[in-house]
Amino acid sequence: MSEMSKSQTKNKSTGPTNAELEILRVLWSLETATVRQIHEVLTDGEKQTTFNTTLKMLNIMLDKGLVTREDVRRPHIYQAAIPEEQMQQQLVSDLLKRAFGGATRKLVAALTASDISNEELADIKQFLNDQEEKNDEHAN
Amino acid sequence: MSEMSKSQTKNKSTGPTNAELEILRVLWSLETATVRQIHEVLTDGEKQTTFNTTLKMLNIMLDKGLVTREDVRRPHIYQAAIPEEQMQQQLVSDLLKRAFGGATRKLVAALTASDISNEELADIKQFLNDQEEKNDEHAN
DNA sequence: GTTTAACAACGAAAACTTTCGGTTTCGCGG
DNA sequence: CCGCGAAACCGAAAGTTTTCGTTGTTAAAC
Repeated sequence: MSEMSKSQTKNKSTGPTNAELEILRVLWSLETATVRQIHEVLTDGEKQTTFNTTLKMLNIMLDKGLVTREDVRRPHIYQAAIPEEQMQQQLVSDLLKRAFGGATRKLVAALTASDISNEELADIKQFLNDQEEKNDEHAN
Repeated sequence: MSEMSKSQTKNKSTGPTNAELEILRVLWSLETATVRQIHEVLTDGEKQTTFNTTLKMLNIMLDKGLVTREDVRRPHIYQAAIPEEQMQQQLVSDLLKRAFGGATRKLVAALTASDISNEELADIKQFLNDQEEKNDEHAN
């Protein structure tokens, strides 16, 4: 924690890229997977890439520390290196800064501006109530 | 007139890039600005780019339809083509899809996971209440 | 032990984003 | 008019991200 402090502001979206995030989502859902499995899930949708492309992505992500793998035997078994929630927090925090100047309320406004069901709203409010209680507990 | 170049036709979820969003934010705050003005705001911060770079970005954004400009006289005057709120909704919606699989509650969870004051929480809940009322009014 | 098919590593091309240098055009003061 | 500095355009380099072809490697089948 010494020299990077100054030019660290350049660290904007050095998070996962688009393709990387897609793969992470598969890994989060499968817990653990081979390249073949990941590739099959990806190409179930609209993705039209070769196995090698997926493999290369996993290599890159391993380099970046986004995934870990078990390579004692073949097919190597991959795993997300970062929990889903943590990455999501990072992504939201990033967007909050980049597009909203940190104004949380504006983000919520944008989130609820589109059509959102009352069911979802109630769900969210329930969640916020729980959150508030937690805050109160810690405050005491 | 709007000769949509083929570059953008295949749009997946390719919103504004990072540099583009930075410029849009300046434009939203200034309403209207010359390249010089935009560039000055940008380089007030940590950005270290030349005037020409900013100019080029504006050209690109004009091509993409992200900005409009008045070029009857010489310093051309630029304006964001899309309102701030609309773009923010698009960005949030995009993140919601890409990182959360559409689970709004999860996004709110991520948003409130970091330390957030009860004040902010209350603010957000107030927002949600208003939204709910609107939904009820427009209920079909 | 040899063959075979899947797996992995590697490099490099393609696509996209950001940056900047060289040059032309414009508006204006002299 | 003339020249000068600011503004604009162009093309291409530099930097990322994504894709894929080629080549080696391994496990397992024969």
